[in-house]
Amino acid sequence: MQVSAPIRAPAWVSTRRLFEQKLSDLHKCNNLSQLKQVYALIYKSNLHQDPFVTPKLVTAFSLCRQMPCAVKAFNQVHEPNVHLYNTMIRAHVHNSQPAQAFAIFFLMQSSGVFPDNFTYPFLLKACSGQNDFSLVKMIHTHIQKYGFCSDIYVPNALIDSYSRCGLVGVGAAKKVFSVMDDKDVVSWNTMIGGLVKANRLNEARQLFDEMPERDMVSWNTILDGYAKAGQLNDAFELFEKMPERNVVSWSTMLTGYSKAGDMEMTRMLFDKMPVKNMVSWTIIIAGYAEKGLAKEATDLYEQMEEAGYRPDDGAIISILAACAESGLLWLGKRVHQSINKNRHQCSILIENALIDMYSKCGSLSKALSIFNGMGKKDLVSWNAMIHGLAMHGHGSKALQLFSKMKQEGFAPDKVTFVGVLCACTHGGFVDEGIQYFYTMERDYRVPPEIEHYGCIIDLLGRGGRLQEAFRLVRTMPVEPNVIIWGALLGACRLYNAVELAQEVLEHLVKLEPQNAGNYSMLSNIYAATGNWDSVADMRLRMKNTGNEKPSGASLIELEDGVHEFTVKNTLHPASDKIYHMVDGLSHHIKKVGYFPDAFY
DNA sequence: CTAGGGTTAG
Repeated sequence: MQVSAPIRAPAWVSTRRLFEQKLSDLHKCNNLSQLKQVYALIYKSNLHQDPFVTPKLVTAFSLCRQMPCAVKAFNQVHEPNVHLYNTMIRAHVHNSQPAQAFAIFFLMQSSGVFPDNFTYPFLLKACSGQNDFSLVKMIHTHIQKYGFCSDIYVPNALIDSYSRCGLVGVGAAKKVFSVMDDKDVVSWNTMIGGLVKANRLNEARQLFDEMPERDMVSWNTILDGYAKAGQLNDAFELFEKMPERNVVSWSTMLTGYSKAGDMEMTRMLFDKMPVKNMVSWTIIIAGYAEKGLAKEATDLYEQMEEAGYRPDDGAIISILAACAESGLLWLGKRVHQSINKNRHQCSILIENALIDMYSKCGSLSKALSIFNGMGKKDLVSWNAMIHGLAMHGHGSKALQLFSKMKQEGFAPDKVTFVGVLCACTHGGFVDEGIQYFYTMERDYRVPPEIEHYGCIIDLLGRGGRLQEAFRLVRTMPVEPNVIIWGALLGACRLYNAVELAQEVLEHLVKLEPQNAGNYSMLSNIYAATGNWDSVADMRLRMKNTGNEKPSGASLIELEDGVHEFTVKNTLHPASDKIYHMVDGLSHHIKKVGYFPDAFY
């Protein structure tokens, strides 16, 4: 009789145990290295053809954002069944690859596998965000042909996708909704949400009142509609009537009051809410920050961290964006500190938000160091940095970065070109700007939009090429707005082009009759050319226009708070000193041959 | 034996 000696389990045994334990809930595995081990074992054990294993594997890879691995696992199956195809479509949708989701759908059809009631809700999700009515209609036709509307998930998904396709879409959604035999609470909520998105609040409310049963989501949807539309009294009335409120209801109210600029009410609700979460803290902190209320925002940020909250990606991005908007460098730095403390690495989204925050808050060197330290950059990173350099007057550096971006294989988009044209304006590169403008569509298939026309007309005008600027305004395919006419008027002022300015003023008066600034611009031109009678005429016209609209401001945060600067602002306590300095500087740069008002 | 929908911050 043989006695077996006790043996130590070899290393693979533990992996094996992990494998067996993992296989049943493999789709929930979010640890990439474990997942890859399990995948290797699946492959070795020839289990990758098992129709119950591969969908779980695909789902797990999709949750870890490893689509190449998911595709590989999928491709190893010889004859995928409908469930695996569905899983693959969903994986692509969850990873924002709608085109690939459709490709799988077409592959499935050409392989002779028929779609089922699960296929269409996934496919319809792939359409959301595309705003493509005819695509949704095409899917709807398929659904009608195969008769999958008996499964309530299918018409519910149709209502959702249709209502994301503008006005025509909402009409189609209403049709689907109205012919449904058994509507459940999700059908109602989706339809109400669709009407809210289309700004058809009265219809949404009517439906809400007709609902047989209303759970929390229905109330929150209609509440959100009122809050977004600024109908805060209606929102508040409903909020008080609700049988119960959850953290979403409270957050919706916070957003409504914060967006309306009523931070007192926002704060009152925030202090009263029984349960707070990351979202509610984010809303109020970003709200204060957007309005430049540095102390309130920073104090609450500290309180949030003291209460044990670690800001997530969404919180960080919202708060940084708010800091960028109003120049709160100090809070922006504070958020950056928490990022460094709490994370070993941060996402591209956060790094992009930091670049934007630092450059808009005046700290170009910090923005550059984030940009240069990034492991991976995306188009947004390049765009933010190009724009940042341009804004800080480094026109040629911005253009150098633009060529580098192209060398690294990034295709510029419309945002890139706004930055590039802006760089030309700040650097005074008129001919280069025109060149870039013409390559946009020809070489990069980026058709110029009104912002680009605004930039190029501003550039031509500042360069003294008024006739060309006017010709472009007359021939461009978009209707000129106040920014375009305003740029022209500014150029006329710069070169004292009286007659052109008179023409421009008439256009501006039609678009914004209340803006006295336009008259004063023409009045200045008359004054500069010694036409005092016309100056008096302009003053008279100005008197009858009423209020001047608030002018644009630059903000900078110093040790003693945020300082605001506007054109001709004499309210700042140090304005005498400031203007003295500016005059001195203008004198100096004129002496060295610079034309100070043309390019900035 | 697997799976899917509606609301709040970004």
